[in-house]
Amino acid sequence: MTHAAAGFRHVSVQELTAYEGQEVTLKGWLYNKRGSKHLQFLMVRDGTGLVQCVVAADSVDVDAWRIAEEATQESALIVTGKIVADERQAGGVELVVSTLKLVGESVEYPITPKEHGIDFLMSHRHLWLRSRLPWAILRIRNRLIVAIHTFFQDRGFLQMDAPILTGNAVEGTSSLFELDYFDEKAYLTQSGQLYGEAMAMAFGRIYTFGPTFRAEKSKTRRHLTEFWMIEPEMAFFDLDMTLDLAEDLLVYMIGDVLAHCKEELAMLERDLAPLERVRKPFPRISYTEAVELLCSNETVDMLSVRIQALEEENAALAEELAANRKRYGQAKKSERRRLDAREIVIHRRTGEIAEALQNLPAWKASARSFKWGSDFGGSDETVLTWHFDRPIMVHRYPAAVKAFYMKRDPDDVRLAMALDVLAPEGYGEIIGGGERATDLVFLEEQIAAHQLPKEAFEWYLDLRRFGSVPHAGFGLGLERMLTWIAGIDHVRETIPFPRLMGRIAP
RNA sequence: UCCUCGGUAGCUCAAUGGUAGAGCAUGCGGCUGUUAACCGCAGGGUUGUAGGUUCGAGUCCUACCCGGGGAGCCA
Repeated sequence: MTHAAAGFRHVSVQELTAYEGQEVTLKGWLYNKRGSKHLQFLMVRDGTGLVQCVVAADSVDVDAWRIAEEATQESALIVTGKIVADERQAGGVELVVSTLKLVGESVEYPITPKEHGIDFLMSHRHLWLRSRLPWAILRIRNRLIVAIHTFFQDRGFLQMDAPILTGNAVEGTSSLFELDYFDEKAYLTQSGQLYGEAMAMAFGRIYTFGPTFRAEKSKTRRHLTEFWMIEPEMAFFDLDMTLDLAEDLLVYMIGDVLAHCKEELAMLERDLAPLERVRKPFPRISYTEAVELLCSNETVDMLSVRIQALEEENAALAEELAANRKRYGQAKKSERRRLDAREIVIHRRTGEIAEALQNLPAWKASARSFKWGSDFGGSDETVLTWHFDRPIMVHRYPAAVKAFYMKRDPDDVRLAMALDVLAPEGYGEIIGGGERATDLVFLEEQIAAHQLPKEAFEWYLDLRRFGSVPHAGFGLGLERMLTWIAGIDHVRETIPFPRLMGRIAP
């Protein structure tokens, strides 16, 4: 729906091409400005996009010209003018200004259109949200949410909200945020799954979509203390049906984003090829096969090749840097700027390489010495996915590393009917789940073996006492999924206000 | 909790133990089509904190604080 159709009194940047030749009014903020004595180019953003507004001194009144000259970054503006085609512009049009009003001034906006460090940006997250990359990422997040609801609703799933405050700790309290609930202990939820199982017995197929909290003291690019999880749960589903569903869901989500977020992905400079390769079928390998692959000579060779390539790149960059510095003395000012800019790029890349070269030998050792029966570490998952060109589905894990409610493999009782989906390009686990145990006595034994308080699980055990059926489900981490799709290197940029260990504001 | 890297101007970064600099941002001046515009000038510093070594410390040592990355744990 256009702004006009929605009853708004001004148009959005997004729909400007439809107004070519007409006079329109835009309301937004000054993103950047370039100018000369009689001409100012205002880059104006309104939340839907960016457009260049051209102000000529001789075609606006004195007040408007002064505003154009004096407006600083992020000043709020109302701009009226004619939309004209211009090939040089990203959107194909620009606005030739006839009147200009200042709504709110902006003094010394801290985020300049240059380089900033992550600490500074995170401390100014409330303003950083206005920049291009957060804009692109959070627009894709919105599209993913729409796609997820559409996918499940089209397949007859009922969306349900699981409680956020819970009384029982499902898997140990070390990873739970504890709080006082009228003199009782309560926790912020770390999964809606048990409640989802109850709802699946009532509605057949359901999914939750809500916040999840983990108090793990993790400071890595894959962790948030507050993140959003989608957890489908299906009555009368076995492991294979669940693998099919997870595969269909991922293919649908990627396809939907590719269809609707071309501009955003381009802004992120995302290589689309790995996303376009996400088609059925995904490789399905058992945990045991994954362990064999991890310990294989093939893995050692692959990592050696990677290490060597990085060392060569590092040497080449060091050489270039030395050559540039030698040239710097005689260089003209404009060339010095180029050299400065190049030095920043080299600096950043050598930092990445140093980090990788520090990690890779340890990752290689970890993979080589991996023993059947342990759970995969972050590096093991990354190394595994480097062998494939699309997401991989790993199934049938050792029961010991999975939760108490997992169904055992009837062909091998050491195994749980669990599934993990690992994203390609080293993005790691995005889905975890499996088939749930149906047998009351087995579950009671597991609760005892895990030293969990049985009273707290009586309601859950009722689901087995009254018409227990095969059922299964999984959890999809929205931020990890989005990190992969956007091709960025940290989950913190995929949620408007990330909650991380050591950072609770803004 | 452990390992590792870092903390210098508002921001991003330089600076053999020897006079703390550059780009951007800001202010002033110039330029009629700029694309992170460009050109000139100017202001801007308790080098994270506290000690120590030294004729002399941004640089070396010790402790602490803060941040990045990783391990464990996990979506």
